[in-house]
Amino acid sequence: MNSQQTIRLTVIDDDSGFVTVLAKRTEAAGWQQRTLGSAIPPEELVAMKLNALLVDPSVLGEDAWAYLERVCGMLPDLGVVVCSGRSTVAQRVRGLRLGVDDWITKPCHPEEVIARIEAVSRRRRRSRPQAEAGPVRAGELAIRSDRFQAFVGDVSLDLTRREFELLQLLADAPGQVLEREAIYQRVWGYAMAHGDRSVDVFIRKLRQKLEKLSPSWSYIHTHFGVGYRFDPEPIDGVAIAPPERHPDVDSAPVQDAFTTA
Amino acid sequence: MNSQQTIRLTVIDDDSGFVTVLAKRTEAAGWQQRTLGSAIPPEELVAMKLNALLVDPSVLGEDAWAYLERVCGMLPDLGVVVCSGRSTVAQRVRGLRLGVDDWITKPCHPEEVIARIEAVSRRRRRSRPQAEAGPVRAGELAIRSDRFQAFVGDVSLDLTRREFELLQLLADAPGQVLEREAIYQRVWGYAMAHGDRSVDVFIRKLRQKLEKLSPSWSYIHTHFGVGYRFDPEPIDGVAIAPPERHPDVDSAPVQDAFTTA
DNA sequence: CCTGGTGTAAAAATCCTGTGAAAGCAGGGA
DNA sequence: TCCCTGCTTTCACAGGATTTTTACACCAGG
Repeated sequence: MNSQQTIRLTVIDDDSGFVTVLAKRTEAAGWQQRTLGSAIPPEELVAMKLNALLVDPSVLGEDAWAYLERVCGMLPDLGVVVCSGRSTVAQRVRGLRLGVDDWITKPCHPEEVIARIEAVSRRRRRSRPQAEAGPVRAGELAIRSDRFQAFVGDVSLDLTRREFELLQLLADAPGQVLEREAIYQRVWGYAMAHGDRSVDVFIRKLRQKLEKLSPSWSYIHTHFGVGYRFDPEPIDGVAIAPPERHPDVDSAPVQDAFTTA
Repeated sequence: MNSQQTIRLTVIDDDSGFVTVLAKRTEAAGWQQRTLGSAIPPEELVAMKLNALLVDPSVLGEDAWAYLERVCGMLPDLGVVVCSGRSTVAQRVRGLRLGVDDWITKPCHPEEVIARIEAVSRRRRRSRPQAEAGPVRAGELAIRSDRFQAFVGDVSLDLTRREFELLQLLADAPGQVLEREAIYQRVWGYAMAHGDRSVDVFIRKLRQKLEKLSPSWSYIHTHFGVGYRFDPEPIDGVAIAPPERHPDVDSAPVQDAFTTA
């Protein structure tokens, strides 16, 4: 598995130049980022399932300390980095003692901000190797990363490690077409050699196992010349016409329904 | 609750003024501190069972980067803080990417250094004065951390220290698949070398002892290419299936872990 | 009608785990 | 101090499981 899992970051800052530059970098790094111009209730932060929060206390107003303490208290797994304007040692110490993980002073280089957020997330993740999120659901599937396995009901698909990682990758971007090269890169960890069919082979194995336990759903769709797309959809025709006729080669309409969708 | 479990810190720096002031503060805080004027082999650091390391790269000589990388790689749980003289953004970024948790530039206030080391070491706040509400039970097993031993009925499994720690780790996360690297990291305290089979060997010993005293139960399950999962289940095939039939732990999250609101 | 992309199956190569045993270490007692 | 004992680490190998490669049929699109 990749060492740098994609990071979910929220930035609370109103310094537009700073956040713009930052957004560019985080996007390039493949992070999921969201920028807010003002504080939002800690409860909403909880719902966002973040890895990291970057915040300039100046936009928090009078209650900055209370806010930080609240957030750090409610989200012990969240990496909190403060990026302030001028600050005193006493302020920084107070912040760090409150639960803030790192405190940077502007002006600062975006690259260093990124690196510090990374460092903080790395440490957070290490201290909580356990799976935090519940099972990911898709169609009749339940993907449980804490078991390296997917289930239909409570029956395991019996996926091998690669199969599971592939499924997880696809299911993490539902509806999105992923190119073979990108898939290979992220699951295998290095660049795909020209002519390598591994992805296809594993897609087939996945489809096989998926169909065996969840025959009335279609999960993985092929995009000719591009790659694959994960999108659970019930196979229409099963629900409507249970008495299955002999499925001749002429079953084009059914197929057409989703290949063009 | 800010008072933290006493921190074991080692300082590698030859700036006598700095380390003296620092030592005074850490002592006042009740930390166990040791100061070194020059680098020591990473292996010795392993044996010291530290929480945190503060290091000035200038005393590391030419191999500073390699040294830092080595230390961070071997001790992923160690909080590493660099306190350097003048430094560039590029250097700091490089260090942070290598695995360093924080990078401070001198001159700096000792109080801030302390606060940052604290922040970096802040981790498992697993205050467990609760005594775990008695022995942990699993299948026919009773795991008593007060005795460093597991029992079937009142017969001891005669586990050695490592065996017990391994069993306890597994049993603390029932139903969850733990990767070898994670297991090694948590039981042995440092990173697993590539190709190390210690975990497998100890799993075998555990299985042997478990089977000898509780032959009709299966406790440790292998996940090929991943690691092991602790999940006590009666072996069906035994004459009359024991009434116990739902060892499903997954519907409810692990209780003791981290759901501390 | 061609050409390249994809589905499928099976062989070949690789990797992973269980296992037994030897070698290395540390601590206690003579 | 030396030896004994029990624990831990390392090694080597066999049997399986998994992954990769190869081959061929088939389909989409120009």
